[in-house]
Amino acid sequence: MSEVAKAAGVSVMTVSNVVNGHRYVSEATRDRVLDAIDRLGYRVNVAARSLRSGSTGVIGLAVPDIEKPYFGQLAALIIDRAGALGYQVVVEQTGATRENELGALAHSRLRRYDGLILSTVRLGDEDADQLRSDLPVVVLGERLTGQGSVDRVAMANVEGAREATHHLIERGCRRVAALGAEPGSRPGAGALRAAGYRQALDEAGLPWRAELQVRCGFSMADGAAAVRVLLASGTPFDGVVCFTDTIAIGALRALADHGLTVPEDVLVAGFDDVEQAAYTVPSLTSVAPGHAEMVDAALRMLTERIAGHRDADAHEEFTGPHRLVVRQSTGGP
Amino acid sequence: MSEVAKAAGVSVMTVSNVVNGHRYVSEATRDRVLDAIDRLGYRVNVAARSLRSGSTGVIGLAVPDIEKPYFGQLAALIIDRAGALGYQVVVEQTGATRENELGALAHSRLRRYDGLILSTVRLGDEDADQLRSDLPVVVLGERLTGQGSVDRVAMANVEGAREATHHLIERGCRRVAALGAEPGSRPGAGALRAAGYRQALDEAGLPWRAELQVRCGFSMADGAAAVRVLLASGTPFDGVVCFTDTIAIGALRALADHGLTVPEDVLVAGFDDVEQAAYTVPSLTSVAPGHAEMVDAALRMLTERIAGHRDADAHEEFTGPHRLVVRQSTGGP
DNA sequence: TTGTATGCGTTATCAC
DNA sequence: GTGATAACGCATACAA
Repeated sequence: MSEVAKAAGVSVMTVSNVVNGHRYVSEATRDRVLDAIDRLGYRVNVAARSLRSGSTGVIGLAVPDIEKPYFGQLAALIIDRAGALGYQVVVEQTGATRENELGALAHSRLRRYDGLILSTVRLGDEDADQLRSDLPVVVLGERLTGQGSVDRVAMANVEGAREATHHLIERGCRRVAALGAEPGSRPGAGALRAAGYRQALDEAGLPWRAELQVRCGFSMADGAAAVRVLLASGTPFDGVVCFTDTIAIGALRALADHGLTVPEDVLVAGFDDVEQAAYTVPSLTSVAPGHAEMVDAALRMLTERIAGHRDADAHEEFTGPHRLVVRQSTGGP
Repeated sequence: MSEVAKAAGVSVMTVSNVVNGHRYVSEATRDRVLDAIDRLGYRVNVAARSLRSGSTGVIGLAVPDIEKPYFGQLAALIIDRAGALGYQVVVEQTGATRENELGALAHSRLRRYDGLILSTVRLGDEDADQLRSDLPVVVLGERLTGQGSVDRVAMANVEGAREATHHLIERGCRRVAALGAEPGSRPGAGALRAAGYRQALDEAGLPWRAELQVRCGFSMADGAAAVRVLLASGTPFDGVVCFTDTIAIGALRALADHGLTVPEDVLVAGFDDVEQAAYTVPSLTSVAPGHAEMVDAALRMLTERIAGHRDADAHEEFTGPHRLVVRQSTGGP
């Protein structure tokens, strides 16, 4: 920078002002400075700028696994929107372990990030105070605590699952299986969606049956395995509500392996409406959780907090606008 | 840091030495320092450290679109492996535009990154000198220039497509369509895979037919559209080689829509072996390009260059070990 | 409109 | 083993 200043015959401060578009700088000097910058190939040193300004222009995004379509889609959106706001995004993968989710918070305290978007699946009430860090955090996911102690963006898990299940029942299913409720754990997405499933059964006057609710992880392999378990158990079923689309994709695979046709023999619905859902064979009915709106809300909350425009004790909650997208797997077009 | 020093009754230098595990520090003082760090909740300021040390601990990853399964998988691997090496990863999405690919290089000159992994699809020979920046860069993708002017990690595009096509022919196909060759553009993955396709036809003594080669983008929608074009044209075909798995997934969708059964009526093969390929209905035969090996090679090259262990003028090229994975879509298990 | 002085938090160097 | 000092490159505050 000082070299540029020398070359342009001005002080470093003027160079800084030109670079940042600050202050009143005469047209002539600005041109001279810009020319010198160009000639010398000068680039600002972001480390120095960060040190001085106290902010990094980087936000962290912690997700379980960016390879999963749902999180990939989310990350793509966040990176784009954040970029438009002048932020770069560092992606951390937590592998859905509590340890790594806390680790993301710890890293953030390294002041590497101006803020953190944490897609949490394992953090519970006992970790809530960890979130009350000095650093702006927005949690993407389920309710951690009864009271809002953190800005949070969620989706309509209960309602979405309820509608999907209701839809299957409406289409004639009487024995609807549910795939994905996590083993006895804290109330994560799986448990909430399971609650919605049960609500729909209740409303329709159908009995809830333990043998129709299969606990499994959220991967395609898990979904396929769950269906195999179900089939092996001999429990009859005519519909399957999957708590994620990846589970559903695995389920479709396993059903096909066993010679069952969707939707003729069994109806299938998923959750998340990943891009893929429109391209499975048959295409997959799914609950669209309002990704874009969620991302926008999360970034708005985060940037407002970074800018200090928010009360430290007032926390906001946003729930995405969900919508059931009916496709072939439940007899749609 | 100075507060920690004061609290521990030592100098800041000693704190620094403790934090970095440097030098000889007596057991007693280290304990005292660590205790103070803990009590005061001190965290190093990475901005200051970067300013002082000249490195950021961050590498950039520029991909067309992280939402695409292939790149998502790649990113997940890179983030993991880079993390193990002590690097964080900033993901940039270029949207497969030349402008943004060059933009990633420009950003990197902001010295935000210690190095950059650039998954390039649009950069051509005329941009080669841009790559010869002061910053360590590894290109993931096709050959840019005749000579190696940059470290590069590629996959066996020609050979992989040749094997996939050969496999279809071996299974009895006589009219194999190819989906994905990009419109007349520079030699990217599409063109190379198209070359492999043609090689296999030649070797089998089958004629290459223009009407069987459909140019299209790499998305699921593109694949579906391409099949519709093919069917609408009335050109008979008994096999389809898709230049990416996403194209193949779209193709499966469109074939099903038209009442064609895979593999009974048509055989289908893809390229990339994304996780998804094992879960389509029918499951998808695909060319596995050796992702893990490619990622390891790229990170090795990059870290070596960052460490200065590489000759500025000697550039390395690595090609992943490919392998055809046969699944149901070509009559496999 | 432009320049000067100062300090952000760290670490390398060298002296003790 | 430990500490004092300088410097990394930039931007704020204020002076000119």
